[in-house]
Amino acid sequence: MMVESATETIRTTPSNQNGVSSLSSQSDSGGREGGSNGDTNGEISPVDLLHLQQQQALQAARQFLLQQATGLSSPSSNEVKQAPVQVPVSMAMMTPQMITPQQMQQILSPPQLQALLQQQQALMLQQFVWPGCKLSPLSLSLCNHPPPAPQQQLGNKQLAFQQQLIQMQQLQQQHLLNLQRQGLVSLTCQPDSQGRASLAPAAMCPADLQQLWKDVAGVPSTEDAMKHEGLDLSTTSSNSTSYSASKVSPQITHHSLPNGQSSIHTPKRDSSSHEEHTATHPLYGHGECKWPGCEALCEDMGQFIKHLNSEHALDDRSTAQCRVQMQVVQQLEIQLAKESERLQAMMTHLHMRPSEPKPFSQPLNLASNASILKRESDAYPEGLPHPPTSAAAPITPLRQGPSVISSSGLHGVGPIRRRNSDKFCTPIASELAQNCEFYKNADVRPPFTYASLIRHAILEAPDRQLTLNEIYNWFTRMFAYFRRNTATWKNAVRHNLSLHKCFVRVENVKGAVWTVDEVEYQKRRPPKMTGSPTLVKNMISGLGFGSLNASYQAALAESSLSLLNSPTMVNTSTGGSLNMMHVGHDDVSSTVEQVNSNGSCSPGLSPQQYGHQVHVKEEPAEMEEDSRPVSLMAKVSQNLVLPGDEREIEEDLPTEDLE
DNA sequence: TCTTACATAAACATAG
DNA sequence: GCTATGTTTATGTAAG
Repeated sequence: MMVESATETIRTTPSNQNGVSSLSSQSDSGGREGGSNGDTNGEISPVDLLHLQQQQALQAARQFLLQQATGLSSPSSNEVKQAPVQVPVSMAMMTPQMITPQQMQQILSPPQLQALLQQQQALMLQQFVWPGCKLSPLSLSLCNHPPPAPQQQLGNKQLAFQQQLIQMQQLQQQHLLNLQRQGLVSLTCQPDSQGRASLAPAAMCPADLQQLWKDVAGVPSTEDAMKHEGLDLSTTSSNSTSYSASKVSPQITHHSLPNGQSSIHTPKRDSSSHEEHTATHPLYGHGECKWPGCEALCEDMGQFIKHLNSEHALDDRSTAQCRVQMQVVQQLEIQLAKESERLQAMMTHLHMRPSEPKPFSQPLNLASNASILKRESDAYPEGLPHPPTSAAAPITPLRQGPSVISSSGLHGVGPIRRRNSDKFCTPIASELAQNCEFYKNADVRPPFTYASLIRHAILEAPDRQLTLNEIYNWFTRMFAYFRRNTATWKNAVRHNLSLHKCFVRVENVKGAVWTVDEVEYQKRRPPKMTGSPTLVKNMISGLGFGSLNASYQAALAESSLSLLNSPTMVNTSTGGSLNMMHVGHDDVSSTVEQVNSNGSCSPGLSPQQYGHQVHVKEEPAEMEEDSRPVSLMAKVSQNLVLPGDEREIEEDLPTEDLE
């Protein structure tokens, strides 16, 4: 993947960020002030939303133009203001529409992701306003939006929200660009009187972007006459997402220049030799140059390369274009973040409960994007200072969210007493997979229990068994945190191994090894649906929302896992219906492949299969599974559908008929 | 308030 | 005797 190879980073100027925040808040307030029909009945028509968003965009544009009038910033001045927060170029140049939260997490390291999202979160805190409602955030809760009673209604609303968001963004962008065209200037930030900088408040639609590029680049109009050979720009721009993806994102990474210089590029593309350019080029497609605002026709790649090197060499114009493009992309990201947060707030208000237990789940589109941000904000409650994100300070991965350890224990000064229960904890496999390097290098305690970590270590082993020393090594290898205080955590490991029945000691030829009895592990923490009326209630109310609250559904699924593993629960029919359900247990990904052919959910060999001496332990506070309520969860599970998670579900769910 | 899960500490036993 | 390993108990904390 191209973006993965991009290691360069751009620095986001603090003024830039502040400017965005400043302007965003201004634009929002201004937009809402202009809005006249905030719907207090809860029925917000798309027309109203669009209208208000347009006004908001207009207000923001006015602000922008006003600030532009105070003085234009040169590219150099923009470069001077460089901040320590670094975001990979590939990240910055990607439009939000083309990157999913998962991809974001894969591209960015947890600290980078955290820094990025903190920026967005800071912005969104100022944008926490219901679209079309001009009430202040404080009065948001008083706003009489419809109750969440009919679930189908809510589901439709959520869909409508997303559609409205897209429409609003497009309309807003068009309006803004129309204004910007009048005094066509670069989108670089402009410091205001308080030293903050202000940016163009909204992103632009592709068509407007194209026009802007032409203006900035000074592309002669004759070139316009040359194009459109079966490629109508208007039709191209009608698809904003694909257009953005193809035209906006990649160009910054390629500055293959005849003089051998490169501005910002991936090493892969850092070549002036044309031979390295294959038939595909991110800036070349459909026989024309995809450089923003260019669209020059090139018959073949060679001609295109020639054109690229001649017309888009490293000069002030190209540099300015890149810079503008950065700003454009940044604005798109900010805009998406704002709207996502707004959507999240709306869903929250509609009792979709994003503040419920927040296990990790596969994020889903807008809602999921917001949910990540939400988790981030939950980790640092309002009013509390966020932990430092500098490299020197321990950083918690983003997705830790509520499962992150208490701040008091971050430095290991004091014992970390508590972390979230496993059943609501981030799936350890995915967490570790994505934040592996983070935990290896950062002195941060993983938000998992010893038991889960031990289990993960064992299951990760090729033969699903580890000696105690190997478990030790795994801990120290995987987590920088466990490279100190060895006496403490090693004792804890031993304690857990002995205490929990799910860990089975097996006398092997090479000595004693520890294995995992997966059934016992699942039995360890049976769901307490009967004892959690809130969860049950929310579960019921959450039905039918599809991907609306992925975190919540993952929590549900997580809670159901033990039920599913219960002999009284699982049968063929239910297992089949549950194949569509995401199971977000803190599981190892390898567990998925470990479902035995005979249907056992035990990862790897069951202890009995080793044929050696097995020490059976008595689990403390042993819980019997025969009293678990199943009817409710059975119904719930049949209604839970999380797209894209079937594979994991299959892996995690026992297919064995355990009756 | 009670229960449960978890982390931590520590004592003790056993084997190499 | 030392160390690693394994077991058990006690205690405190957090959350439901």
